[in-house]
Amino acid sequence: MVDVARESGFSRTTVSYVLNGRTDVSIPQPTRSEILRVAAALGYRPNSIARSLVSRRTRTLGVMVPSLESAFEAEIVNGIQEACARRDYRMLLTYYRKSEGVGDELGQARLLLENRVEGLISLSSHLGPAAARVWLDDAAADGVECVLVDQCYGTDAGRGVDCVVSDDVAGARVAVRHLLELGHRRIGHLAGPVDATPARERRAGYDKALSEAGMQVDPSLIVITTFSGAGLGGALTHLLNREEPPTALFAANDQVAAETHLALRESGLRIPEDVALVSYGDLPLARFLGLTTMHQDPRELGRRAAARLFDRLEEPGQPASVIRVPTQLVVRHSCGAHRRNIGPSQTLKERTCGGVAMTADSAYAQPCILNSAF
Amino acid sequence: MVDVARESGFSRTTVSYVLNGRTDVSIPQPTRSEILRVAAALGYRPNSIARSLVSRRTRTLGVMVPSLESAFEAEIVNGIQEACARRDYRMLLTYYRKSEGVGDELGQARLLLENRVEGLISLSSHLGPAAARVWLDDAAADGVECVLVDQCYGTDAGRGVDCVVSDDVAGARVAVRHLLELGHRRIGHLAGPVDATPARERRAGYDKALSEAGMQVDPSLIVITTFSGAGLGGALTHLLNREEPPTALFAANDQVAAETHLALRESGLRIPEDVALVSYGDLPLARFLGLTTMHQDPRELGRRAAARLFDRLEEPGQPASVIRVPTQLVVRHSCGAHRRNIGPSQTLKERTCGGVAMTADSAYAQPCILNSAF
DNA sequence: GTGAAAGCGCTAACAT
DNA sequence: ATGTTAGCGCTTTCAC
Repeated sequence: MVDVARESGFSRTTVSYVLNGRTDVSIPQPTRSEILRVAAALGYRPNSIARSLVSRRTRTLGVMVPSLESAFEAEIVNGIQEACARRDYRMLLTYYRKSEGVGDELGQARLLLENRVEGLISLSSHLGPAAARVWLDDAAADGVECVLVDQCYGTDAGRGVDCVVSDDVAGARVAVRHLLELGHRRIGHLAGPVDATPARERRAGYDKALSEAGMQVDPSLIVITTFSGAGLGGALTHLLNREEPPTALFAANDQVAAETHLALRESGLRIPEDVALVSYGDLPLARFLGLTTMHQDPRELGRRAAARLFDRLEEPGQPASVIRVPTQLVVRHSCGAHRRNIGPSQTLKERTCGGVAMTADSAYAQPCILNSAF
Repeated sequence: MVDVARESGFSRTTVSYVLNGRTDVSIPQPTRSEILRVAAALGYRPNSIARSLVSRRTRTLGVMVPSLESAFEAEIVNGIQEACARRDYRMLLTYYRKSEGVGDELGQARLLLENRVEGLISLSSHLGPAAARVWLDDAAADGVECVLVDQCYGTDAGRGVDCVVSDDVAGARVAVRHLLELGHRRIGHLAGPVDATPARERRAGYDKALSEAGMQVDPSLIVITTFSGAGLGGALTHLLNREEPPTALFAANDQVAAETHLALRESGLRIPEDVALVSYGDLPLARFLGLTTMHQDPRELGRRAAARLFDRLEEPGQPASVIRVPTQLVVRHSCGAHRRNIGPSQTLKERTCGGVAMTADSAYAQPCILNSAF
């Protein structure tokens, strides 16, 4: 910048004003354009490091993620970046290994804090509120606001934190009710890890739907698995080899459902004829596999998280909130709704799913969509 | 830091030395531990902004990506981050919209350069070498090294650039040869966009395999589509309604294959009985759909790109290189190899695919893997 | 071994 | 309207 000042004959102050396009100081047009001309000629590029040092603002958000495991996390990150770009903010992305426990999460948070990010977003931690507490305190000490995505610890566990999640209890309830309406009475649940709040909430939604139907929850119909669905096979076989096997399964997410799909196909069981399947997420693969699933909007989760952070930056000290993004039932093939409801007088264009009238262009890919708010 | 100096009674210099754990200056142990104690007590956190300003090193790599469309891009980013973390580097991730053309790519590059990244990685641009040139020159002017991933413009188009790609010509050749060995003679190609070098190289591999088999390439068997496979339906119908329709299809990537899978299922055609299908990528969904596909290692692409950048940082001025990561054929269900080759005397555990002996545990998910180097 | 002083590139009071 | 000056928090010669 000093070069531009020397070359143009103006002081660094004036150059700084012009280059920052500030309107609160009035600079005559000739001065302005001359400075811009010289800057361009010299190929001047502002140094945002120096700028940040003095302005104490980095225009950067820190994002911690346990690797981009699936399209779900990737889409959340897309959403965050989208929101950042709109505000001319940068995104510093770091990974923590879940396997390395709380320590690594803390380490990554410190790294981001050292880089003076203005806000912190943590994705899918699943380590529990105590784990977050460790670094949330660090962030708070530095005056850095935080938002948790895809994990929810309420607003009153110690000092509250903003959380952005899918409305999992409601969503799971809709999913299971859909199976109930299709006539299923023995519905198995392939539940996610108990330390993950989305998994616990989906489980709660499952319980709720059954209770509302006046049914008891049978614990032996519930299998705990990971969100990746790895190594699911054994438990699944066991479940389906019961004397009275479930006629339908509610999977904690699409990956689990996809693994189930594979395992069932290999054991010769047909979906939905032998066992109906409903899952949660609506990743791209759900469409290809014809999975009936609860549609989530991970990109929106990311956008909301970033938006919440920007809100806080502008107006600090707001009470913690939990933002629940609604989900929608997307009816495809795996739940058997099409099969069951196509009466002799119905064409492919007119049928019902789960008792609600729907239209669809194709029996397989074009879904019937129901809002979880229904 | 000045607080720590005052509190501990030592000068800022000494504190700086201790806090940076420098071994080239000898500091007595008592001094050292006292300073560390005070720093911890004060909750001191180094300001890497200030550090970067003076050291002129940010320990940050910039990554430009056209949004995390699929697991492919996400995994590349994972690989980059992995390499960065190992070297204690940060990753600044920005997105450019392909739709906005060269300008946006340049804008993002400038943004990263202003943030003084030490190296630049661009993913899947597909805008061609001229587009890259625009910002490559900017980066070069700032002394910032660049690596292109999933795009390849050779080493001699102007000043060369490092590229890291899958060995697409070889991979596509293996894929198509596999179909040829299964007896197919009319093999359609669902080719990717012509401006994408991976698409062009896969097309070249397709041509090569056919030529080697002494066959002519029939242009009417080739359909140009996008990598997302969106809106593929019409062209596909047209292709399969030919008088002599292809008996097999080679898709430019898994997404295209997945869309094809869906479209064929809806039109009542069976895979692989009516038409065999081989694709490219081996995204997670390939396993769930039983797609025979060329396995790529996107995470390795990311790691290699970062490694190349670090190499250059340590030893500048190396000539540009093209790193081609090999791919492997993964035989699953969609090519029909299992169906064709299971003779009456063969068990599920012993069969051949494409003439090469293989073992597999399951007819569907457990693949036979062939190296493209074969 | 430790400290004093200079300066990285920029912004923002405060003067003129 | 433009220039002068003082830092932002840190590293790093160079003396002591």
